[in-house]
Amino acid sequence: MSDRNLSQLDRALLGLRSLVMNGEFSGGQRLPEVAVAKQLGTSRTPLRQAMDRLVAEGLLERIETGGCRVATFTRDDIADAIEVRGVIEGTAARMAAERGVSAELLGQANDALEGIDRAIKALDGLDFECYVRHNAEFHALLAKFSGSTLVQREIERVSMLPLASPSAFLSEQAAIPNFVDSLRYAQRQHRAIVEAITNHEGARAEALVREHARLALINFNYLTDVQPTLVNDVPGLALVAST
Amino acid sequence: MSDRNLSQLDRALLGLRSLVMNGEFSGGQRLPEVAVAKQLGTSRTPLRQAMDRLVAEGLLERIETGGCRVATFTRDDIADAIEVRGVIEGTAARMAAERGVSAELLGQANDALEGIDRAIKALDGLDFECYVRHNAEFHALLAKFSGSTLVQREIERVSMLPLASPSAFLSEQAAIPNFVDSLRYAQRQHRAIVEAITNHEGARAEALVREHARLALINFNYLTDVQPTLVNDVPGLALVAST
DNA sequence: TTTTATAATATTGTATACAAAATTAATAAA
DNA sequence: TTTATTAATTTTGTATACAATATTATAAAA
Repeated sequence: MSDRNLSQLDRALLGLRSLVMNGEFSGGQRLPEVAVAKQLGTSRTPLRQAMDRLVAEGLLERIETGGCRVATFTRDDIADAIEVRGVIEGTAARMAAERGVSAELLGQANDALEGIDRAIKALDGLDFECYVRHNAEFHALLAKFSGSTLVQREIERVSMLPLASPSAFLSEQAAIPNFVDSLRYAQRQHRAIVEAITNHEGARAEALVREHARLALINFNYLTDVQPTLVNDVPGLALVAST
Repeated sequence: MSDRNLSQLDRALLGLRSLVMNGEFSGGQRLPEVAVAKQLGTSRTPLRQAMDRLVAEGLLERIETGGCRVATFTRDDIADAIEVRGVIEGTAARMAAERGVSAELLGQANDALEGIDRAIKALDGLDFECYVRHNAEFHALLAKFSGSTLVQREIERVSMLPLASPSAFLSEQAAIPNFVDSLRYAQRQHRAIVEAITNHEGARAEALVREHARLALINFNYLTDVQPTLVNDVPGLALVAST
């Protein structure tokens, strides 16, 4: 890890986000600035900035009397975050269909999809790292397709919420049943989305993306209902109230 | 105005946002922290926090080499912001229809709508202040109807973007033709939205809210095309690139 | 023992000092 | 004159000091 070339703010931001996501702090209690700053090896000023950002991200919440605490999420919160991500990604797809997408961008999306194909059809089962990389690439391109920097920003924002991102449940540890089947299904959806966009079928593109996002919901429900032991293997899962 | 009881951060935030929204800074140039801090009568620390927040809001943007500048918006940016607001508000309406809304909340919404009726039917033409207040109230309730704090937060967020809020173009100065007609149309939409939600008609509620948001777009286009002299009467309009 | 009041401690909000970096101005070379 | 180089100046990023506030601990009263 190249901690060099990073500003103190970036170091604090990455460090604190990682600590929080991995459940290092018992939920609900205040984060004392001096202690956390020392833990992260920086001073209060950049840590404070980092906290402000994490509050904006929704990972921390302000305490009325001062300071921050770790936010906790109900299962409904996670479901809502996934749904909202689907809605905004869906809007990106609809906009892309309505406004048109350059052949070059479409080509890049197809490249990403071919990468996913290769990952799934890898001889030794499944090339996990390759899948995750190309999947993230595809979703980033989908945001770009909208032609709107605002939409792109909003997708990035909502994808930072715990467990809302398209890759949240793609963890090597998370042994989800019929996982490869699920990835194949997702890939068919990817292709249908691109087809709809190409054909200027806005409503279809939007509906497909919303449905696609629900795959995350399925994985989330499986992890919490059936495999609650994986809390420490999926970042963010520790923040979800167990009740 | 009670500047007492406000933290330095709040003072800086409100002051800077107001300055930027009213076009006090020529677009694109850097905001020097010391100068602005002096102008706002505070120190660099809270101003810096305020700047970070305005960057998160999208009103300022970071400069790669350090510091911030005022963001500028194209007409397409504004149109996109309005559309995204409609999309998320539409999601709130759909969720409300799907999940159900308590009779108490629905009652509050009807109260707000009756307030709007009174404002429109006021004897001396139109009670502007009354309309704006109840309209904001209705839209806040719509967000609440979703039953999702995340959705509520996202609506608040996107409504802070310049000219994206439901009240952005409700300025007494902005003499839009057939204005009262437009408000009557909007009010019929309000009622239809509540009806759809009550009947659990999710798709209809969502579509209606999206269409309702387009009224803002119409007003925006009128203001920029026909009445460009009003730049100084509508907050945020100064940030839109004139080309 | 429980509750209330008071003191001690810890924590935040804010201002400011200082160094690193970037911008601007000035100077020299082409 | 224009371009490149260096010096001067500004501006930011970061650490830290200090006061105001909130929290915890302690002691006194019910």
